[in-house]
Amino acid sequence: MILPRSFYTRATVDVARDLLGKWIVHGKSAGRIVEVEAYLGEGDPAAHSAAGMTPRTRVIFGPPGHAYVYLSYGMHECLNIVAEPEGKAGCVLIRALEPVSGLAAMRERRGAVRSDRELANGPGKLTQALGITRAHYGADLTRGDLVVRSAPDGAAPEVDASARIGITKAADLPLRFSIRGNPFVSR
DNA sequence: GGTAGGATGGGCT
DNA sequence: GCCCATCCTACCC
Repeated sequence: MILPRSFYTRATVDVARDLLGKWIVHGKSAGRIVEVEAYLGEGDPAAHSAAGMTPRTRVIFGPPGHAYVYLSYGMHECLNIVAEPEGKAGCVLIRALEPVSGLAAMRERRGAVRSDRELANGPGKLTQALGITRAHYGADLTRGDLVVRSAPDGAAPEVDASARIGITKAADLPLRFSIRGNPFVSR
């Protein structure tokens, strides 16, 4: 089942935790979400939306369930999913996936990787593995070629909380969530 | 097993 | 002009 809009129309932290275990599907490739980070609309200087609405951050303030894709360090695209009701900022960075289908296509897009564990265990790696680019900026994830669905076996995973990775502002907030013991978590 | 350094371009002041 | 929500390679245990 594709996650409905109402799933995303909630507090960003709740959406982030509940995204763990869900599947991101693009074409024939799919991955299970094992690691995410919450970026809040209020009181979070690390969030891109902290500087207000700009051409780049516009979608973060829009309706939930859409994709916010940005270019990181001039080279890598990163995928976020917009949360909170329309008009309020908040999004969830997808940091790592456990590949579940279409692995051959992922290997082709990723190039030289030593093992399947390295296919999508990082925010820039997973977009490359799934073929997600800035062309998906603003895409509606409740319909179309890129969607998020519930897993076939719906058991809720055990969740670890820790500090977000690679940021300098608000670096101590425990807004990174991952599935306990999962080997596809980035670190 | 570990880490240091460089690539590379858009967004905003 | 400065700042990055990163990744890969080389090199060293």
